[in-house]
Amino acid sequence: MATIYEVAKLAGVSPATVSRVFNGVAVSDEKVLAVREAARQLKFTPNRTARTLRKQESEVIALVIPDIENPYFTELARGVEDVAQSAGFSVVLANTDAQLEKEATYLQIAISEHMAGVILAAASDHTNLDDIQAAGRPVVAVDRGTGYDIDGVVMANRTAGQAATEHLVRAGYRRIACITGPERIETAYERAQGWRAVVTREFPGADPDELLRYSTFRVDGGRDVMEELLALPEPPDAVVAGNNLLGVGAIQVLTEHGLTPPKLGVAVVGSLPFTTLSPSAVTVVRLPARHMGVTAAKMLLERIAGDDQPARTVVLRGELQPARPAD
Amino acid sequence: MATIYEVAKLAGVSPATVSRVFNGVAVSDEKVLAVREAARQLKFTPNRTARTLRKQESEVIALVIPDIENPYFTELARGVEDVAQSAGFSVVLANTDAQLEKEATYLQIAISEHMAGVILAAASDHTNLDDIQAAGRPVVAVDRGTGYDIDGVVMANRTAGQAATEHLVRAGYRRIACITGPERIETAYERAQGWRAVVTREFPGADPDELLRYSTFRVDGGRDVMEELLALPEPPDAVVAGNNLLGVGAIQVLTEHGLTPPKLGVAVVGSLPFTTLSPSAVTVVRLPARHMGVTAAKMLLERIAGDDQPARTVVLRGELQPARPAD
DNA sequence: GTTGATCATGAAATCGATTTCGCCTAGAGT
DNA sequence: ACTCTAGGCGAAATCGATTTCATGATCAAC
Repeated sequence: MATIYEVAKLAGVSPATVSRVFNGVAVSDEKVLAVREAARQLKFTPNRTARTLRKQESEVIALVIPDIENPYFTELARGVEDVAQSAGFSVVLANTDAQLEKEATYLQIAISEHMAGVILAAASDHTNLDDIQAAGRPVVAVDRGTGYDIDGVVMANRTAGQAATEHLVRAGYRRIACITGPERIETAYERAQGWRAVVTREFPGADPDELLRYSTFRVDGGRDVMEELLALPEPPDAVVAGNNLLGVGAIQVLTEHGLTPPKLGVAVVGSLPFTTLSPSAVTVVRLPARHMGVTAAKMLLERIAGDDQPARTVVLRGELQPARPAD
Repeated sequence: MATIYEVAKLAGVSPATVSRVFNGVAVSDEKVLAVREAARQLKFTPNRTARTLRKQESEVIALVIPDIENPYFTELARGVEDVAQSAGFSVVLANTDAQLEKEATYLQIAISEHMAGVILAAASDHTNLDDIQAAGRPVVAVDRGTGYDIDGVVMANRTAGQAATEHLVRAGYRRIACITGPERIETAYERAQGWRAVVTREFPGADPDELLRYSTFRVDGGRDVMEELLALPEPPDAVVAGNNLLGVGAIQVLTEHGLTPPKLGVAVVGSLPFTTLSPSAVTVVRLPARHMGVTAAKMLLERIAGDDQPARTVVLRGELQPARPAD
């Protein structure tokens, strides 16, 4: 690749002038022309590494997520990418597999590559952001909090859990179970709390915890606990799934048992990805993942631009998409 | 962040020695100890930007894909990431939306960020790799060819199309349609060719093209053409879907028309992501996307390490997972 | 005891851009 | 006509690591 020096020589100016041309600093028209022509001839593209080293800041933002195979997070990624792209930033997608160690590695890389900022869906609430904060890099939390006082975008998880559960109650189900992610993950816990609030109110006598299962936020997790619930002496007649993949797993098991919804009622917090079920069968509280990504990216870009107002948290509400009563 | 100079001063050695300690070059034990201790105290992490500038090569590889929301590509990404990660590389995921322009942008970035190499699922067969080849960066093609003589990993697309179609024939279907992606995309075309070979052989009289539809490789594309096919005066009794998302779209439409498989036979080239259908309903030719990613990443790492044997192409075969006959 | 080889080490050059500093020139102000 | 200002421009410093080159020390071999 051509360097700024070669362009300078060909155009008969100093390297400084070439830099100025490409950075919109005042340069006489004739030199601008000469430089542009020389750059064109040599196919010059500025070396981003050198630029980053000198400016101490790159046009790359990191998006750190726990599960790249979950469509919820890829939808989020789309939102982030669209905003970033149109602001001239590129996005590095880092997949942590919900492992703190991998997460820490990627955060270190974000620092040592001088990335402009980080959007983080934390692997757990023990994520350590001291270093990246010390480095002065802005971080925006998505989907889950971090325990730090930073910008964030989260879903109204408890409300979503409530809405899903209430809809099942209205549809006439009486014994409503809940399967959700690991208890230590805020989103999992909050959605379960939403469910609990409704069932304890509606069915005061019963012990709700009998029908509550914490698992992983994955398809096989949903399968396992759904099997467990069906094996109960007195199985549930409906279930609230704490995220999209749990919902898929649960429905798979139900289908295998001949209990296709709405025979056994199912409500999912999050969308059913690529579902081939009739939309009337399953209630869904759609979470605006893409919108979350867009919002987070905009907040991050503001911080990168130097905004230093107090930390904000944006809460997005899910949207109930009820199963139509079977006809 | 602390720099190598500060560490050097604290440890009482030269910066060169600090660098050597971190790069495994011979240094006396006592200095190694002093440097490590100083680095620990100062929380020193080498600045990757400076390192990249000097070494003219970074430990980042780019994975350029046309659709990040397609689970096929995220599965591929997982494979790439696993291999890269364990070799100390990080992966930048770039989503092109199948647009040549975005693709070109990302390839330029790969060059100007000195990325070590690129794994590319090309947006089309017009992708221009001249610049990146001139820059000496290795490129491995995945899923689709590029028209350049470079390493590649592809699926046995025609074979997969055949296998899917043959299975429908064996199951007794007689009027087998095919829906696939854009004709100019190699994978779409080849899978359709596989279908065509079988139907012209098995049903010699009929005009196969009547039942062939090119569309996009997306869910809505599958929906549209499936509707078209059902609206024919003499609709098909089975359909081969050219990729996973087309399959989802087709099945959605069939479900809405009360034609849930296997009432109308469906065979999909690629897996049905997050399906809740009974596995007996739909035949799938599973494509080893993750394995493709692993293979491509290994090939790329070999090239990065300096391997310059002639270009290789690895062809991976899909695996037929037949629908069990309904019982 | 001398020679030569080996090895640890530091000084300084290097990667390619940005940016500070100061010079020079042209035009405005009096 | 003379001073002052401002803007264009180049020389050189800078970002932080790696790497070449030169030096000095150590040690084995003869």
